[in-house]
Amino acid sequence: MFQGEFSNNMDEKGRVSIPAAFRDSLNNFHADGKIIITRSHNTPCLIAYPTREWKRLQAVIKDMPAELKRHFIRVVITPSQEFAPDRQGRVLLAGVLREHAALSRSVHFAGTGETFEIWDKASWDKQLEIGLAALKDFELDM
Amino acid sequence: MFQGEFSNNMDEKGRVSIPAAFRDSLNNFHADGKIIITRSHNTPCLIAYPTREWKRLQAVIKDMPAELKRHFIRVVITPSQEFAPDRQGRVLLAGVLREHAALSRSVHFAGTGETFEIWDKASWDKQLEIGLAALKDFELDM
DNA sequence: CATTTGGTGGGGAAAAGTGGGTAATTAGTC
DNA sequence: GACTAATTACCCACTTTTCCCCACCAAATG
Repeated sequence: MFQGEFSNNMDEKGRVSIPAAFRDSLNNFHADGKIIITRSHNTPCLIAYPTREWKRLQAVIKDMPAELKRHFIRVVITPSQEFAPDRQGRVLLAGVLREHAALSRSVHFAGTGETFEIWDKASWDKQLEIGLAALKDFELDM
Repeated sequence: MFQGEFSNNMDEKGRVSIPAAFRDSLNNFHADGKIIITRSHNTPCLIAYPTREWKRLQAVIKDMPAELKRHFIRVVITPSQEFAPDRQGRVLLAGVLREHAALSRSVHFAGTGETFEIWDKASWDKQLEIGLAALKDFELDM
């Protein structure tokens, strides 16, 4: 389970620490410590999948109609990178990925349950504001 | 059941005691002692859910139409933090949450039945005044 | 008035994050 | 194919934050 928000700094070399809470989730619960990071196909952020979830995604894509499948492969499968964070818990993201999410110094990690998202802090803040505005008048009945 | 109002102070380190009355409710009545604290989506306060209620909320959100769901995930699910209060009954709230509720020193806890809210005392007072004004001319027939 | 319970402050140990240095690998060029 | 340059991986060290525990004070209880 990936839950919570964390901001870490990317250093000169392009390395960012994966929040410890997420690293723990990657190591427990039948996970193997590895993550696959790739583009979000419809959001200016990256998505990190533990191995099992990544396999699920691949299966889903595999069953898509031919053209859609091709697009997904190009956009999502191809740029994906597998990581085992180094001893300090950091990863070095490839240029393509950094650019897609427009990552600068302050990198924001957002847990979403089975996966987590990686945002540039500024983009995240903007996105969040949009969310808050959209929910402003929404009444939640429970 | 969470009822009553309590004000506690947040210390230099950002810790606040959960009122003992609420902690008791968290431990009795088939609860497991844990709370999940997150943003209120339309109010400048935080909401604390015992595990069971949190699951209910997750289920509700899961069944929402795609766009609404996405917003709720960003605003409510992602920033959520799970706590088992320490031996002194305190929790350390993440910055994101503290900011959303604009928490300063005096923190106000308000029981609302199945959950409870966490307010900055000043915001709470203001909100209460608005409530009183709105009900000023309302006659309650029973 | 004594005793318990709840809230608050602070200290110390551990963990997380960050920066930098060096070795190893890769890539590029002659 | 060998040499050089650049990139990447690995390791060490420092700083900051977080967590856990102890101790005190104040209020409530009997």
